[in-house]
Amino acid sequence: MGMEKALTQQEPSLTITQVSQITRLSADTLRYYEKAGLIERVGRTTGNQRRYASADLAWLEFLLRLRETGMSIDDMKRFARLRAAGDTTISDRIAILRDHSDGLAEHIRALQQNALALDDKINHYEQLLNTQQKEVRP
Amino acid sequence: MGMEKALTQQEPSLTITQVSQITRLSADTLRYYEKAGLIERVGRTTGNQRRYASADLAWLEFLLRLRETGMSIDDMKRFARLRAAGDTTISDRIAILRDHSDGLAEHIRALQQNALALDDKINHYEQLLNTQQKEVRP
DNA sequence: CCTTGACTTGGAGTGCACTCCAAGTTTTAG
DNA sequence: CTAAAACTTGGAGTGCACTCCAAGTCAAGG
Repeated sequence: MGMEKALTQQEPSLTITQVSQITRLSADTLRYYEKAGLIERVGRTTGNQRRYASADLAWLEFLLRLRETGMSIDDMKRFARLRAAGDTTISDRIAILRDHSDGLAEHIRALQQNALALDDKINHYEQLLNTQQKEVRP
Repeated sequence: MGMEKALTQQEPSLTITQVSQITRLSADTLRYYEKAGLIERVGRTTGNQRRYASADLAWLEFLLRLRETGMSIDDMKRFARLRAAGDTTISDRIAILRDHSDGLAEHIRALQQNALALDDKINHYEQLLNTQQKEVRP
């Protein structure tokens, strides 16, 4: 039962500025990502201007997630290379994502710890402030 | 009832290498932090070598928490300046910490969101992998 | 057709947070 | 006292992830 490609071949085709607005990545960053190999070369008009398809956008959004969770450009490159290499790399990709996910979980735990300690510090300062006020106006 | 200062005036006095080992900050970074004004000038031996007191260490550990939760050096500087300016700046310091804490909570929420999405992606890949294996060995 | 704004490229420049270096001085173990 | 290890300084260098630039080409509205 191979799925047919689509009913409408009308691909969205967004300009770099539009994609920039959607993803909050600057147009410069979008070009940089492409040059760096994070994105496969996106389609062009006859005049060589970029036109992004919805698949490009979805991939960008996934990259953004990786970036926001602290993955380096280099690691994203590795992942992108595997993706470009096709279906035989899926288990490698899973391995990378699992690894990243584990690190992320650990990172979140550490942040929560630090958040608690910070709030303690704030409480401590608040007590100090209280004491001060009593001393000034006894 | 003012507490007396201490019974033993024997301050710990750690070398830069010892503090480096304890804090996991390189000796270079410790000097950099001092130059940058994150740490007040620490005590020196007659020969001008740094000797850190336990108060210095406690402050460093607090800075580390700020750093690990994503505070910039510049913001840490601001905080350090307030601290150095004395007790009248406590409410300002509270304001900074509250702000930072709020941002941190938000950041943690975003990371958790992303972690969920990542795990979805992993599951998706695992299903793909399953499908592949069935196709190869039907 | 023409103008205005959007887009192209390669490459240089930026900001942050360190990190390294050279040349000299101090501390410490024996 | 001596040799080796640890420390000092000012300043230069690094790596990352963009960000900006110049000079030119292309697209879309009137």
